[in-house]
Amino acid sequence: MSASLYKHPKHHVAVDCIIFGYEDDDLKLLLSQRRFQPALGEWSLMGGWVQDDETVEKAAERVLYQITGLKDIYLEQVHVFSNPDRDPGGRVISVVFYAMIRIDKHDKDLVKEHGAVWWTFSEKPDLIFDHELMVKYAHEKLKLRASYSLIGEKLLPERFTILQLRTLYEAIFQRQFDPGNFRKKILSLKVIEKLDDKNTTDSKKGAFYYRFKKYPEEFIQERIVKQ
Amino acid sequence: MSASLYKHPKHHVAVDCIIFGYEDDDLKLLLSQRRFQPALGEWSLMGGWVQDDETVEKAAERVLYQITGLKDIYLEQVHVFSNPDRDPGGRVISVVFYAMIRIDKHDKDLVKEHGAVWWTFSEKPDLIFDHELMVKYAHEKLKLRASYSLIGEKLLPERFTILQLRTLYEAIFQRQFDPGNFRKKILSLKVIEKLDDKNTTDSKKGAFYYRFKKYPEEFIQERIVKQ
DNA sequence: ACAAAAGTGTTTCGGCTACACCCATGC
DNA sequence: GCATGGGTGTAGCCGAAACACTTTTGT
Repeated sequence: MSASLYKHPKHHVAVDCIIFGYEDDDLKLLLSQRRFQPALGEWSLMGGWVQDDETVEKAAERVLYQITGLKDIYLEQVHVFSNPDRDPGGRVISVVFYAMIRIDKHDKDLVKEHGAVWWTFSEKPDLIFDHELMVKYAHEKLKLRASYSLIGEKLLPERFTILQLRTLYEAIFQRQFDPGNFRKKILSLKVIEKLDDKNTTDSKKGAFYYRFKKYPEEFIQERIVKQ
Repeated sequence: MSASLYKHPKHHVAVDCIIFGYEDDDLKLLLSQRRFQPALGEWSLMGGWVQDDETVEKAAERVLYQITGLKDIYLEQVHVFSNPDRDPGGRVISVVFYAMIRIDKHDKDLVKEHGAVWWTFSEKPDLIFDHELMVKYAHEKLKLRASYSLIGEKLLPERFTILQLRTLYEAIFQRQFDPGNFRKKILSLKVIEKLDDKNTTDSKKGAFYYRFKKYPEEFIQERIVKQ
């Protein structure tokens, strides 16, 4: 990198990631126990430092790759947290992202190696510093995203039933959806397609599997959930 | 500030502000000509450097105070732009905000002193670096905000007609709204109240002035515009 | 008289919601 | 037979949109 023309204060810049997953009919969060001071041993979000030659997005991708072994993860900027005292270890400006992970695809050993654990969203432990607030912001952003377009492709397995999709939405919004109305709404979007075989473990009758279309007819989706 | 425990790369962090205003029935943008290299003389957003003891919000407030003489300005984070090459002068991570200003209240001399100019939104000049993209992001965020709750309190004068409010919305969304339906929708929100006197300059019949209620009955507003 | 904005009323349409109801099957 | 989830159909409600129409007043 070329030398900077600017003479101004410089800052540590970090990324912190709220990593969402979906397993056993519940929304999950990947958290880790700090391995350095301050707050050693306490639960926190996965984070990392922004290097000289990378964007904040690249830094987040790097952190996610290190912990899950996955590339091309869905990421969205949430907010910047920059209170000078937010980290007792020094002044750190943190750019927060949320990510969506296919739990069935990630590297479980790598996660274990890092002392990270998937927590059920509603049962997660208290987090250090301002990480609680970060999670709150990320959850709001996830709800907004999920209300405007159908999410699930980044969280559910390749093949899933409409019940699974609905359960995901119920976990995200922490409320019930009418089974019939949900089905009709989702199918009207024409972004998922029915497969030939059925899942028979969750119901006696058996429910058809669906998958996300590779090239949905309508790229611009409508609103899904009224908030 | 205490010494940092961390040994990691540090970065210049800047804030850039998209400053919206409203005057002469049009949405405006406050832009300035650069007074330093690189890109000296070209049009850019108002920006500043984040100092050691301030949040990015404080930095943005400081920039806005310096140029407009106003405090307590409405600010919202838009996005972080962090491409290492985005600024030819060196690696700068920029946190973008949009602001809403009451043009009738701000310090015109101060603005002139800084070589800043209010541009009509649709006629603005090309901007340096990635500032064009920043404006695009900010405009999207403004539309989102305006579609979820009634804005105008931060842009319109104390007393305004419903025509002015509608014209503001038409400038923001770059489309027409049906006068009758707009009026009914806005009044149903119960966040503005009718005053006793009329504006007679814009119409023969005269239109009642309104103002935002100090304590609206319903703090949670409904959706206004379907996007 | 006419134009132009203010303000009110009416009708239509589509989507959301609630809920009834049949289907298939394992127990 | 009965409980359970799968899947379809329908009636009611509400808000958005389109638009007709009356009021007021300066020119």
